Amino acid sequence: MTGRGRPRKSPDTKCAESKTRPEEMKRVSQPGCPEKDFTEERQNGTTKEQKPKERKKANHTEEKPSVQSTGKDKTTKPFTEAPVQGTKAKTYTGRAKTTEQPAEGITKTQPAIPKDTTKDSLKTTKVKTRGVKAKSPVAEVTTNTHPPTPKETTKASIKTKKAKTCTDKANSPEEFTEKTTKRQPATPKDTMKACVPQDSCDDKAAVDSLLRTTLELIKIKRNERADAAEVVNKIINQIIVHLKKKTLCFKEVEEPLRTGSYYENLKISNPDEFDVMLPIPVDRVNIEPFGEDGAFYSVALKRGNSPLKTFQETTTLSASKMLKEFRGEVKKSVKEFKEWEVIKKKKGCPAVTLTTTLQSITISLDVVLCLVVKSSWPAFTREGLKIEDWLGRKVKQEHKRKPYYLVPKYEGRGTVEKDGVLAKDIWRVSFSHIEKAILKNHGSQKTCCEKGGERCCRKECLKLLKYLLNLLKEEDSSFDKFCSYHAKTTFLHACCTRTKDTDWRASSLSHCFHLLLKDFVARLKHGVLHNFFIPTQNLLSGPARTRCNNLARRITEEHDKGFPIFKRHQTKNKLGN
DNA sequence: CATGTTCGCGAGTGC
DNA sequence: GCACTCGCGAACAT
Repeated sequence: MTGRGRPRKSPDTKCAESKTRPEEMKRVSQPGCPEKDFTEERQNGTTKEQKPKERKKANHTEEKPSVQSTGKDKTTKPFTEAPVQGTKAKTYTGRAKTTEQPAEGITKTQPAIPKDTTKDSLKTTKVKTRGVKAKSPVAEVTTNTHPPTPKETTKASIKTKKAKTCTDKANSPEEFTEKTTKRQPATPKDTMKACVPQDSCDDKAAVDSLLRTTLELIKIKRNERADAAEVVNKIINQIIVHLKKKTLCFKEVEEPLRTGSYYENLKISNPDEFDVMLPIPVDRVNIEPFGEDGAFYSVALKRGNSPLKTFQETTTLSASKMLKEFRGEVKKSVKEFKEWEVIKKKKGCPAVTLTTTLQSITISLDVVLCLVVKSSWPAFTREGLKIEDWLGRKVKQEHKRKPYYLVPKYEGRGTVEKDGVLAKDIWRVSFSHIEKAILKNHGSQKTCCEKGGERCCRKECLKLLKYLLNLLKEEDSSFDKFCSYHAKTTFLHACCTRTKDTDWRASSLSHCFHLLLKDFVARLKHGVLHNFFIPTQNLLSGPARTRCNNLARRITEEHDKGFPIFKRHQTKNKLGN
């Protein structure tokens, strides 16, 4: 049977992924920090298509046949059903979604946000019957709103509900929650100052309540998830079928690795970002570090006749050429799917981003070309992934036996040359599959969060941190260099510091979140956040120190005042829709 | 808090 | 080697 459980069993081979990482991470090194690491892995999905089962719609749902006219601004392409992918494509009888969806205002804009999750599976669509969605129109209206993304500046105005901001936090001794201060060895030392909301005794309860209602707010709605998964899986399937049947260079593509927050169950607010890595196997490669942080490499194919030889220039495999060809094939494969638009290429970005609009929400799908390397990880990873104390030595070994991935990504100007190699032709290592595996199996005890085990609040803490970061980014564009990968990396290090499941009791949410924020703030103040897998790479070498300090200050402020930003957005959400 | 749904995903099976 | 089915867990929903 499936064993879900202890996964810690065999390594899976698939996996690969490439998500985009933080935007630019630069290098710096300082191995000093204590960090922990974790890895994740992803697996591939099977492609299968499902047959149309019909999704029934619930009560009155009217079906709308394919078209959804709701177009929204963005791409408006109606979703006509495009031809399904060849084979089995299911025909998918229409899913009638409930149409309505007023446009609610918020279309999520999320320009700068780094992507995170997004992945989807290609299975094709089974038609899902998502009966649910149809709920009564009325209800729908309200529910649909996508709350979360607040776009605008929220700043002030909003009526905060009673906000009890205690202004004087004055005395809060250290953290309120202090009780358990767990050990945090390596943790950065600086802490937020007063930690925690202040004083009033009830504050703690109030904060706890606020955090929980916030979590409710940012959770992905089941029907939205179903709708998004359906369109995303369909297009991914289409792309893979095309690559396998119509191309030479990419026909060996393996199962897609669905990575990123959506597939890690960490996506917040809307199911609008999917990351899928398409792994191309390479037999043997020689990799040479490009730069000093150990994250980027030039890649050379060894003997053999791989179809990828076409992209090999003198001695190295040209990432830019290969990506260009890949992009062209992706474009061809989605040509018939008028509802999807291929976004213009962004410099140094390894993804071909496709977007579509579903019920006024823009869904973006990052399709990332990657090479799967089934040999030992680069030497720069030696000091990384320090999960022994958290997940165990054995788990670590299993992860390190899995392949690693290389994605066509560079930083800065593509024309910079080092040792005869242009920056645009280098590759960055990716361990998204390990990140995913770790997040899915994040307990020190095998039973953490499982049926017989105790629930922890690790994921909740990370979701809150991501949400807080998103909100702060929305109100201050100078924070656009910070992304969810910074939050995730900080979280992984935190897990390696506070290793026990009892350090993350579900009932201690506010305290655990407090400690996580403290960690994040300390790293921002130091300007050092090591890549979890490659400690020599500093993910904060990009953003200027001032910005790091400003963000640290804003976070501390929110924390000390009891997260007024969360309150504002809750209120807004309530009225808004 | 228990029960029900659906997606994601691994594993098993048949061809 | 596939393509497909089956069953379970996570997370949402009632």
